[in-house]
Amino acid sequence: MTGSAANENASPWLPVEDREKARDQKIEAVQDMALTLFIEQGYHHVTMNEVAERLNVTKPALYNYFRSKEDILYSCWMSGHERLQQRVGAELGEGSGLARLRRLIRIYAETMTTTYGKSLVLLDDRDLDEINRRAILERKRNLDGLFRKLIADGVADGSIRPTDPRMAAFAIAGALNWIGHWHRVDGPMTPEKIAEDFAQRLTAGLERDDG
Amino acid sequence: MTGSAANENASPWLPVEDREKARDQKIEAVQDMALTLFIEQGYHHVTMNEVAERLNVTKPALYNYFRSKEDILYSCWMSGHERLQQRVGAELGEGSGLARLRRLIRIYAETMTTTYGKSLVLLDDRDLDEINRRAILERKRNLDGLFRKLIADGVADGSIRPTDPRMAAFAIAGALNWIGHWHRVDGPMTPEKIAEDFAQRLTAGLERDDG
Amino acid sequence: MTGSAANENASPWLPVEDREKARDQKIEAVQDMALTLFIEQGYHHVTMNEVAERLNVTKPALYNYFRSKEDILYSCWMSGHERLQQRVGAELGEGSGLARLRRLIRIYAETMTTTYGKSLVLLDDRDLDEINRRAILERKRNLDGLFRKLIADGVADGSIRPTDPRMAAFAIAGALNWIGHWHRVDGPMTPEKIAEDFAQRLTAGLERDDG
Amino acid sequence: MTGSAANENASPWLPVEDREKARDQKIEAVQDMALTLFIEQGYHHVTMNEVAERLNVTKPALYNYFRSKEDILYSCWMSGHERLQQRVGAELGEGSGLARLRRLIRIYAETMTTTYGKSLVLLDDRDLDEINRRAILERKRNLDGLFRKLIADGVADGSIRPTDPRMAAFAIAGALNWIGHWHRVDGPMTPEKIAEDFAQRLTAGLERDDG
DNA sequence: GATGAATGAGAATTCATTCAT
DNA sequence: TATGAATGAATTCTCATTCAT
Repeated sequence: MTGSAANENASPWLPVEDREKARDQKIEAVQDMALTLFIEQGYHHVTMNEVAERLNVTKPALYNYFRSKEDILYSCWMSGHERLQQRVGAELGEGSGLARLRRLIRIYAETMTTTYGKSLVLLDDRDLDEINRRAILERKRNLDGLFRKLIADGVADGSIRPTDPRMAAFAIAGALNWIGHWHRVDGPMTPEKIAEDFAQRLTAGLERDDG
Repeated sequence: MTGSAANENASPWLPVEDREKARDQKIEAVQDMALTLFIEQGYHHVTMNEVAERLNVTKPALYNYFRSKEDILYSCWMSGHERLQQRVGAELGEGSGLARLRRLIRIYAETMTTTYGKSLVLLDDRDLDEINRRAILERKRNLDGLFRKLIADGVADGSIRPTDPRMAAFAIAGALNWIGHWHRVDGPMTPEKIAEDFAQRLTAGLERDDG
Repeated sequence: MTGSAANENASPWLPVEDREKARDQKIEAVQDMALTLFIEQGYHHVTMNEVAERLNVTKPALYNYFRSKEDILYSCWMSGHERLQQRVGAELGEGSGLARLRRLIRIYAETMTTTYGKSLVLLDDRDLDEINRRAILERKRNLDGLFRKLIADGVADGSIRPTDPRMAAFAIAGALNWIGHWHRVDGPMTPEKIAEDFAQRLTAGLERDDG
Repeated sequence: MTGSAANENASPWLPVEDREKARDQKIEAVQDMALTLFIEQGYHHVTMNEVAERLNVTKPALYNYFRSKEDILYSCWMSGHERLQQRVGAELGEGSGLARLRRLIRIYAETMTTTYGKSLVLLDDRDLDEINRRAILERKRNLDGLFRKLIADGVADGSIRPTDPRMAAFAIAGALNWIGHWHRVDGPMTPEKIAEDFAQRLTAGLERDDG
């Protein structure tokens, strides 16, 4: 469920294999491999050569699918964002501000345990050119805005005790983003457990006393 | 109060100045400038040349004070950690687990608004060689351990409601570390205000209901 | 008048067209397109990809008609030379050295206003391998020899005043070759006008005073 | 007399030599060597590596003196132009249009026998970026304008028979530029002889009949 | 201590060319 | 004949680092 997309080491180029795999699959394979490496080692320590070798291809082959290394980076971040947005769009649902905030936290936390989710925090937008960077910063702002809005909504509808939405959003987003740093696939808790724990934990202080 | 260390543009080499400034001051100047740039642009986008130029020196001069670029990076992180540790040692004080946790949060939050504090989160230990990296990872573990301990203490002494110290520590540390990403010197809140807000906010859900 | 060969943008591969076009026509189409691009942008700035794209084909298709990029280059030059030679053979005619020189100039000048004519000066033989290069250099020498011979003939038959044929040939050929650099299809003079002007101009100083 | 600047194979880096040579000399050495190679082999066949090796240095050393390969190219062309302009400025002098035209031809012809002079015709402005290219095209236009002006002046003052200055300038400049292609240092004529020959030859047809 | 000069080791990117289909 | 995919071989340029002075 939590898409371990990037983890298959199965390369579409494995020796004499079926070459009929769609172009899209190759694009995805490149992206997955690159992302995995970016997250493991950091963008600047990953060479195009390494990405290629791990896929049993040579470097120039990658340029059939992406214009540049930076292009891959951008693509990775955007894919991560898209996956998050999709779930948010589908699952945020209705209800009080608090209820929706909890759902957002759950979705966000779960996403943060996937490779693509981690890309949202572990990739550095300063490695992109101005245009791509701006696109990403805007999406980051929107995400932040969503947290603030749900909090403000909650305060308005009485499900959340009065608080500064900006600071509350910072605190929650920080805790969530941090998951990308400490989460390990072989850790003791499933993504769902983590999500459930954080949904409670990060809203415990926000509930009305008389809730 | 906490060092705005990295911000002085005063270079010890400024034109005709007294060249007698102590070696230590120069070391610090290099470190400050490098750190400021690392944080602004990211380690890999900062060249030794740029660090030097900003100090009105030439590149090789830097090698009188640091063995390598990586050495500067390590040094920056360590200085940040030392400053934090110093305050923790001096100010954590006595009291219930909850009380001490709140103090730690305050110290940590304030520190996160300084350039050196940010270095703890914004510098990437993967840019270091194994030895230095391990040294840092250990300190990071210790820091995490401290959070967990205070929480566990609080649970034990009844000041904190029963909770998983590991997850609680992750949530709190995440929220705190995130400050390094969003805080701007010219933002609307002083470091003290942020610290006070977070000390309350991050422990609000931990207090005993009947606290 | 002489082929505006390279200008048709009509590709033999245009969408659903009759694919029965003779192989020779395709060869010519490739050559024309390549030459046009070589002259516009310079050999090294033209990629096989670009040539192919402009013809609505893919790169490897070109290799059905030419062994290599260099092969196209060679072919272009040779075609240009052939066209020139053909006219020279057909139109140089008989008469005094001066009369024949004037005819050569006219032919050469007109040719220089065509894409293929320009190839004689604007393509660089150093981009060819030794074998092809030698073939071209020989033809260039022959061309030069022809100029010198007509001049020497003219001197011998009294139609041209005594002069150094080598230098005279250099001066005339230089002026003519330069046409390839400055001529634009949409310029103010027709090829014929240019040819007529140069035929007079370049021989004005060669006529006997008492001619 | 005319600078054989680029021909010295004396490298300022020759083994253990005097390292005191001025930076300017090194810049010039790089430029000279690069230009020599550009002219011998064509810009695209010359690698930075080759330039460096011939100077007993390594590639990156060149980047201390020029920002890029293109920068060297631009610099070469400009130096050639400057040398020409200097002589033109100093030696064109006064007199009838015809007299001045002859002097220009002499200067131009002599220049064309030097490595730097050849750079004016043998380097391709399309290898430059738009900005540098424009700078060069403007200078080329000015040069052309000078030829036309002197011819027009001559027509006006009666020293030159009525003729189209544009075409006359093309013919003369073409003959002169061609020198850059055929001239060899070990050829049978000295630069001065060539210049004298061309000064007469290229204006022979321009004199008034009754001159 | 400081510098000018140079270098070794990459790293991304390009492109003509080939090959299986 | 045409193509999609891949590759080998450059080539430019960068940068941390060193060294003679």
